[in-house]
Amino acid sequence: MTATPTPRVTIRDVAARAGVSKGAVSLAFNHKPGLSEATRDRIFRAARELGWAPNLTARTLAGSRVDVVGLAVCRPARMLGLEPWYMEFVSGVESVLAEHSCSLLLRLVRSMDEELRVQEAWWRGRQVGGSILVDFQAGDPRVGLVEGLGLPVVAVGHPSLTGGLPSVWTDDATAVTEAVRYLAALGHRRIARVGGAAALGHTAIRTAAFDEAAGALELAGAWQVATDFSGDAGARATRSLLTAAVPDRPTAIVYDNDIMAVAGLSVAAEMGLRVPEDVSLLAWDDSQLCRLTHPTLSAMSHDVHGFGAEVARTLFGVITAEGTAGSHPVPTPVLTPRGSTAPPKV
Amino acid sequence: MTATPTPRVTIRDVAARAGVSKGAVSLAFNHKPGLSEATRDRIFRAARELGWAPNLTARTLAGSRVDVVGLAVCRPARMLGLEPWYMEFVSGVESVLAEHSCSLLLRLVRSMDEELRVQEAWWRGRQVGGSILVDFQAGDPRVGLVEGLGLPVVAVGHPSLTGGLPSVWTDDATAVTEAVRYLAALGHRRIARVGGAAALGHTAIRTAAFDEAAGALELAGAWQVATDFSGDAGARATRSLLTAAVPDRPTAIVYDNDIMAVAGLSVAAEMGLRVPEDVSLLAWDDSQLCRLTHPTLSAMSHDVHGFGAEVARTLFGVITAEGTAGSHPVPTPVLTPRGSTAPPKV
DNA sequence: CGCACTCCCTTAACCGGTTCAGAGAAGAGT
DNA sequence: ACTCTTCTCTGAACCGGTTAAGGGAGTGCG
Repeated sequence: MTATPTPRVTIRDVAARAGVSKGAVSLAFNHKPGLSEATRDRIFRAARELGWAPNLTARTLAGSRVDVVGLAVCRPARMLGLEPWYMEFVSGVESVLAEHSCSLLLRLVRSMDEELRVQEAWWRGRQVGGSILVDFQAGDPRVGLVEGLGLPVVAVGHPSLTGGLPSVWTDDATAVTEAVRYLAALGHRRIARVGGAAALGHTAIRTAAFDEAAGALELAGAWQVATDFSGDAGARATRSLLTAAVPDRPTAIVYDNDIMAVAGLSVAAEMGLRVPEDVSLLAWDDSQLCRLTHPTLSAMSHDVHGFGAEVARTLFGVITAEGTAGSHPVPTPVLTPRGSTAPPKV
Repeated sequence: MTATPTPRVTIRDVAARAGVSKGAVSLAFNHKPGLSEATRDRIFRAARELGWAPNLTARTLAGSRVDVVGLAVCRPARMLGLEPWYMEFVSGVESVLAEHSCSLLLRLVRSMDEELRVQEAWWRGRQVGGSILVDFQAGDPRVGLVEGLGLPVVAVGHPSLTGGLPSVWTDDATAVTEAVRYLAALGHRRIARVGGAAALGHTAIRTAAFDEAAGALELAGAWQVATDFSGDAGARATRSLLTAAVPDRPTAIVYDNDIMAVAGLSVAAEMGLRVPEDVSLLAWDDSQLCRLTHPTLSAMSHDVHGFGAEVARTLFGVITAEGTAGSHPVPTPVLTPRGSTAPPKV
């Protein structure tokens, strides 16, 4: 197995073999008019025989489309590994990108500032043809940057956060309301919510919706606590909620992701409380994890993979149609009852 | 906030403003000799004032280094989301890439064939400067491809699988042996292992090591079952292991990842078996998940993030030093006892 | 004074494509 | 027979950098 020194075959070789000019090969490979069928065939045959494919770098430099989509993620590494959401989202994005033989440029950043720098460098350097923006905050500085740059993006987040950018979102407010109503319908009057990072826009939306729903239902008790999405934080929050004496203790807890719900389940067990008899637990996202616990976790369930795919499709729309932005929601998470929710026994 | 039409500033503009030629700017930005300090300063000042940074695409085309590293992952999407290993590995890789302002090109592929095509296209199209190869199988076809192409890579896997490619690996055989010895030392004589995908090389290594360790210790019973790494598969495997009548039922089970161990824990609960009294469970990888269950999961623990970082560092070594390949292992996973392992009561 | 040697910097070719003005050839219309 | 189109295809400029070869100024030395 000797290492061949990589015989780079270029458009020039293909042109020579097909007996045409470089330009003709380019036209053929971009499916542009102006070539006879016969010539087209000869060119493709020559390319196939030589095993040639257009060099994306050169193609990009020459000013045509860029076949790369950027995604900068700003969360601590430790947390990411545990968040099934991201990988599933990425796989959904990928599934659509692959159809367009497009790749995903992934970058983990440590701060909003770094993300701003990365996005700008990517775009000005023609490293990406567009970007997916996630984890919006109120007054997000990316909105201004992106508009100034003219960078095609699709924002993942509610329009109230993404300020005019084309966006795709899940209706978290409605979902939270449904979650609270469901628990109330089971008979719960003291409900708590273990939320995600307070700085994140969608957390704020859920928080507001929870308050409103609790008010509308005139619940006897409604607590909310912000965390960083990590299992540890979820465990701490649960512990502090459940140590209260009975009249002040919630009988149901809604979590902002699966990991924290799993952690909550374990805290309940550790404290000798039965789930769902003593306390009901409701997870969010509904990854496979929810079916691996005992009892299984009821969850607000949605198709994260499909969500990623939809975001990617929308981005292609933005990139090609230039401005025919199609902001739209994806289906609202639906309640999937399992073993961790039941009427309160207390 | 009107959208500026993106004022692309090029090396030519910088050169003009600094009163030098394009070449001079290039020399300065690549820290090459042949320029006076004064000129260098002027150039950098001009670049800063214009907000210019070299265009990576052009730089790549011109034949210099490529600041992108490729990673193609071949596992079903659903599973990926749940495997904390990947995201943590990626974040480790990223942490090193970022230091070199290098990006990660990620691609989920559906088959080995597709991966071969992707890697070849990436390399020939100068899309990547090198690649990270994971999930090796016996007789892996990537070895031949990569050697033929001359693509700089670092393989994640034991040298027996990665055929001469520079590689970084964890000593799974030793770790499995330690796991079995630990359980045996606790008094377990009937031990099972719920392994990962049989096609994967490292699974085979662990399987062989388990057999050997079991033989050496003359265990009364040693079972192994292959799965696809998913929680569901882990649950099924556990269920079938634990339904056996007592003399044929294992008193300890080792899992190939965390997810399956979590699933196993839940199956034990569902079957009315106490952990660790009736059956001990040992997880693998030791993500945060292991501390979120009740009881907490004992695990073979290693630093996946650090592993990723080391792989990235090695890849840079391969790319720059051209052939000074440094195949080496990373620290062997160590046993971290928690609440799911104890002497058998049966 | 002339020559060799440095040191800085410029020039121009090149990387591998895309794009567009325009050249030839073939067919249509008159 | 001649002009006008239409259809194919070519040639050359260009994208934004890198790099090797070379030119001019300044210095050391015989």
